[in-house]
Amino acid sequence: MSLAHALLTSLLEQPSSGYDLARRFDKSIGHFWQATHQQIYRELGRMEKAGWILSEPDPDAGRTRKRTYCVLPSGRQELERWAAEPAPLPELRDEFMVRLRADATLGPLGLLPELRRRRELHCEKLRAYRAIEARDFAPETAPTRKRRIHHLILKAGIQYEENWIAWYDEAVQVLGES
Amino acid sequence: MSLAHALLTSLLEQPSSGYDLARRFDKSIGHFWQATHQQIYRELGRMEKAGWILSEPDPDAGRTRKRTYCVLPSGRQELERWAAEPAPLPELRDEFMVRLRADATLGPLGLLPELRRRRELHCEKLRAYRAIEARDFAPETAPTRKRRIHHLILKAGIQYEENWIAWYDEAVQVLGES
DNA sequence: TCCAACTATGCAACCAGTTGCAGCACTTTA
DNA sequence: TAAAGTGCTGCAACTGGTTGCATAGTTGGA
Repeated sequence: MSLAHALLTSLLEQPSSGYDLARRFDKSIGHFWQATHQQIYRELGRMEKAGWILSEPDPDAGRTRKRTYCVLPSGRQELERWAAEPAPLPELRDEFMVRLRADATLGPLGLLPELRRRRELHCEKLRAYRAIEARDFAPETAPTRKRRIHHLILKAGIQYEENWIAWYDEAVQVLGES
Repeated sequence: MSLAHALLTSLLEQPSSGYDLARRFDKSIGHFWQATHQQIYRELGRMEKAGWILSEPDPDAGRTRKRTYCVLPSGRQELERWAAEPAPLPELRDEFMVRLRADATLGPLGLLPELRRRRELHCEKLRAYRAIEARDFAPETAPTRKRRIHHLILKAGIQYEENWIAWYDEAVQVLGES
């Protein structure tokens, strides 16, 4: 049930509507935890039923159905409880490795272009992360604890992408030789 | 539908029963694509219905229900078709980053021990990969194309773990300071 | 000889996440 | 002012993966 807790965290940072959450998720937390708007609405419903959050019609929303959610004390408590629990490592799960292995078994299937494409996709993500880093974590700004942690999280993404880029470079070589 | 294709690859390497596949999956391909025995049996059923594989009672099985599956030409074709398709990059999805962010928002929640635990888990995986590497890819053995690719896949795992270990080292520092 | 552990397969229920679609209000533009 | 676009919410159906349980033969030890 990480989605609920990701939403709690996001809502603590700033009360928002489901729609806004869906868009904010595309950045920040969303780099490590994705969700569609469907999932988010459904989960917000459950969380309100559980008494973790409270919603009211958005004051700026006119006659639209927009609702703003904010975290109740019991939601905060729940997040605290959950955050201290041990969590399993994420599983490494990559379709492309299956394809590579199929290529090893069946003989050359022409995966080189796909290899290059994937390398480029990682480069793009890296560029995006780097842009965020440059914008939000300039070296001259005073690093609070919160900022240091946010930066740390971002760096996980950066290193992850760099790591894959290096691996794809080697992969291009290996597949290119044969 | 990667599971089906992972199974096809595995069965091409060696015809086996569902049970054997489940165990072989814990090694090799399973480092990048996990599946429980339930999933495997269900999928084998579908694949046989689709005409990709054929099963017969295992000759060495006595009165047990053990069945051995092997890949039919149409299965091989399907694998070839599928392997050449472009695949999406795997999404980075890590609960723990959500917890870290909750810690940043709520204030210190004592995540340091968990950080160290996770680092150790990555070390263990790394050791396991390294052991496989030492056993299966000794530098003196002649590298065929197939072996080179298998080694490449393994190295993806190795680098991945090393990368996370380095990141957790930094994380311990950042969280330790405050 | 009986029990426990292991090999081997499978059903049923469940949960999280995905996809397709639809409804309604407001905004822009032709 | 009608049409198209976008903000915002939501239902329904589906898929892939997980969990718990059941069954049945085989093997090895007390």
